[in-house]
Amino acid sequence: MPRYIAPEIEARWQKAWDEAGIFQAKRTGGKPKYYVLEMFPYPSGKLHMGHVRNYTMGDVIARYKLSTGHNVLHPMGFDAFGMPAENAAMASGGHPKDWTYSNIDTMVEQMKPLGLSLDWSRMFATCDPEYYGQQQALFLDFLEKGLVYRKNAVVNWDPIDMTVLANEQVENGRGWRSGALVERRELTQWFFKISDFSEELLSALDTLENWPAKVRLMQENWIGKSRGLQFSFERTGGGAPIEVYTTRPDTLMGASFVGISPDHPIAKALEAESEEVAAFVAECRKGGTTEEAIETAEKLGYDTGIRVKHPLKPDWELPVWIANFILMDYGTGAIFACPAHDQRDLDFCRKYDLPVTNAFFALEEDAPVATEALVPPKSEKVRWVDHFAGLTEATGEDAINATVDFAEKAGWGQGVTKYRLRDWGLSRQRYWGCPIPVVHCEDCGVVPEKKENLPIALPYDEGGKPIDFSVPGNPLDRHPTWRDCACPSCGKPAQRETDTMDTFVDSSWYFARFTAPRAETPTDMAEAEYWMNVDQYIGGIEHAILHLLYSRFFARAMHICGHLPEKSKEPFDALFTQGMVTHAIYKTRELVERTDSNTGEKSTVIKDKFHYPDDVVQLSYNGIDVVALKSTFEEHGMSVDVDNERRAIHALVYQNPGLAVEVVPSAKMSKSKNNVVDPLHIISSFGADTARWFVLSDSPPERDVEWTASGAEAAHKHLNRVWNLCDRIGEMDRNAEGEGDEELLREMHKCIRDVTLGIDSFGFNAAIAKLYAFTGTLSKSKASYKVQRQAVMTLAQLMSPMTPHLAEDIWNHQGGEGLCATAPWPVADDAMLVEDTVTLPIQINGKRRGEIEVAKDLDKAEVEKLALAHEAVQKALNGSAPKKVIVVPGRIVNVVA
RNA sequence: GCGGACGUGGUGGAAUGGUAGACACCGGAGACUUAAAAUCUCCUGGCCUUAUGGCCGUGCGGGUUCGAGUCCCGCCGUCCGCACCA
Repeated sequence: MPRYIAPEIEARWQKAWDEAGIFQAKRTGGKPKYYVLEMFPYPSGKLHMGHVRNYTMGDVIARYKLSTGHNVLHPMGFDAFGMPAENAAMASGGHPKDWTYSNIDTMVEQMKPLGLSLDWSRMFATCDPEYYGQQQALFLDFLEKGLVYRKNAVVNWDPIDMTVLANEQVENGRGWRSGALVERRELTQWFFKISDFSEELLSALDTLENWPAKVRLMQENWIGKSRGLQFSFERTGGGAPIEVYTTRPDTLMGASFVGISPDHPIAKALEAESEEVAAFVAECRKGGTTEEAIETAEKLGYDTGIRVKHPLKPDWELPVWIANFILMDYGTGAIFACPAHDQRDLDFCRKYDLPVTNAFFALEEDAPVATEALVPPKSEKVRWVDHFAGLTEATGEDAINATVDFAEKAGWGQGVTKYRLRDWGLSRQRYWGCPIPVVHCEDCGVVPEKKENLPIALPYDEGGKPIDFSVPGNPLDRHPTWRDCACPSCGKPAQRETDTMDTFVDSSWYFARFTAPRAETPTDMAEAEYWMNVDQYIGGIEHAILHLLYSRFFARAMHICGHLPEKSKEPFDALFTQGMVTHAIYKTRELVERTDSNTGEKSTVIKDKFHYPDDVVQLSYNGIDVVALKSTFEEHGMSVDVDNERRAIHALVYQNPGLAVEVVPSAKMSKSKNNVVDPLHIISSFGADTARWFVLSDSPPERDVEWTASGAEAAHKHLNRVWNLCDRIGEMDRNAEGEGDEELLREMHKCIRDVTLGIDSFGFNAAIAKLYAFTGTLSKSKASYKVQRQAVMTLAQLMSPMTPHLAEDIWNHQGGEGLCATAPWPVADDAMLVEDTVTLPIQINGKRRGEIEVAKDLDKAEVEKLALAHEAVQKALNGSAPKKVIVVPGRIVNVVA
């Protein structure tokens, strides 16, 4: 009997699929199309289990759709620009381009053995000039339509590396690489006008029925729509009024001061006049704009000396303060503070000794606010103190509406809607990104590059010399010749923009490019019309906001510029966010001697020591689990392979807790924790099918799955059993009569139904459970050869989306026609799903007490009669009549005694 | 602080309001074997019971229902997202 040797059969079938070209997306007539896409990877050069799970899920869908008669588009590419390539160049020399392309080669080599049904002919990387050149064309189109603009913006500036940092690159107020204190700096930057689409991006979320509710909610919160009142404070000493925005206009009678952002025009004017203000504003700008920096920052204020009049009581004067917690790019950059009903305003007022006045009280309470602001839910009724709109008792919500109406009628304010979503700053002072295709001309200003000059390619070297990435700053900026060019407008010598685009730009339209990856324009409308939208998009929840929101914006912008059809304004019809692959962490503790770098003092500290899964062994006897180090066996001259010696170590470790290994289950795989499982290792020892089967089998796809060695082995054993089963059936007597043909066929049709339903609904783990069960049924069956052969071939087909190589091999072994991968998906025969008889559980008062076997279509009255005659029911009723009998046909009988 | 999700055996998890624990891991017993590995068979939520059977059981407390893991309300816990957003 031949053995199941996965690497052998896997290579064979991959070659067969490749030669048949069955995964190349074609627009053949008469078939519906299906576009399945997994979020493309960053080419780190190392495939990990998370990739395997992500791509396997997409592959299950793609292969299933292929066999249900679709033209399938299932492409793959690389999100290849970005900092890691430059960091690698800085750390160990070399060139980002070489590093990236070599990693791409490596990753393709690592992905191919997985047997994914990808159309490799469409592959591209975002760092290909053919791709980013088209991205530059898009940028120019956007510019023409007013979807991109330049403005000054406050950014995180790393003074050592001399670059802008993304918020997530700032750690504790310091640059993540240089360790320098990050400054807030104002720079001229390019922005996409995503905020123009705030309302549309928000309201269209309702149409995304096949997106996880969680993602839609996260986007909704991110866009952050709010309704409030905008109005002005007149200054007592003249000058432009100060415009403020508030969502709680109803608290105006509790106003204490007017606050403006350090970046507000008034603050800037003062800054120019006064050194004291300049110093204060500089202090405010120190420290990052990150969450962490903000949270720990103390409230700072500066009294400008300016006074304004309360809009309702002209003799009530309020001071104007500059406050560090007010953001320039939200609302108007100025607020009125109501400390009684806002905690940060209260903190500020207590610090600077400003008045605190309640605008309202809780219904049963009249103590004025002391150290905690009174902020009841907006739906709760409160009691107002002398409210100008005539309110006595009302909810916050009603009060806000009444106040807005009042202000609008009186003419001093206006109800407005604001969004938290800000425009998307795309400029990066980096080398390894898509150059922004504009030219700075002394005479003409900022001029878009001509499309025929695209791509504006990155220079590989500096006039024959390698670019030095170890020098801080942007290599493009200091390149001797690259910047020089002719002004596209007047032809005079001019200089190129040296900023490159945020890498999120690259991934905001790649899905559209896949429909025509070699087109001379960003897209080919006929192809886009056919293949778009992405029917199923699969990726990590970490992209719930930025990538997906940016892509939704890009799709709209591309539609406006004629690069995508109307229907693609929402480019992803269905989204699935898959969980991570985790692995237990094994750790012990050890004492480590440490020398303080400042004082030179020595001390002993306890440190975690992490062990590789291969270095530990789980021992479990009589329900007591113990994890021991293999080295413990060696130290005692014992062997892991001998049962008695395993027991001995089990007892030893149990009695000496110091020898025990602590297990932290379900932790994210991480190099530093020594708990990474390398897919390549699994594939070479067990085969890709085992890895694919396992990552789908144990947990629902949206949840994390924990990789366990025993689980992986079990998956492999199962595939082995299926292989042996196929072999056994192949050796059966062709004419043998059997028993239970009909039962086996019924089970087979049930399995077809359940697995199909499972795949359709992303219930891969449940589908696999059904396949396990059916394999068990088949292996015990004594049915005829003909029926067993049909059953095993159907089993192969049902498994083929998950374990395509094994399925193909079984198909071939049983003499199946053509390739299993392209054979039509089996269809469950309804007639075979209907059971003649059915077992009905009988409940008495909702508790199961027995069961009866009845004909499937027996009418209710008959079923009731049979149920009442049941022994347990008779006993429970004890002669009296039942209060009620519920018969759910085909389901259950419940007798209320 | 705001918003959301989740909570089922030793473990991962099944279950259109209708027999809770499918399927798998771990564990136990047995077969085969000189022995081990591999493979195969059976058992495996808890308690009581020889068996039959009975009682309890889906984080906790209430509610709706003939019937609740599932729906509603209130707690507790875990995880995630957002956050000086006026």
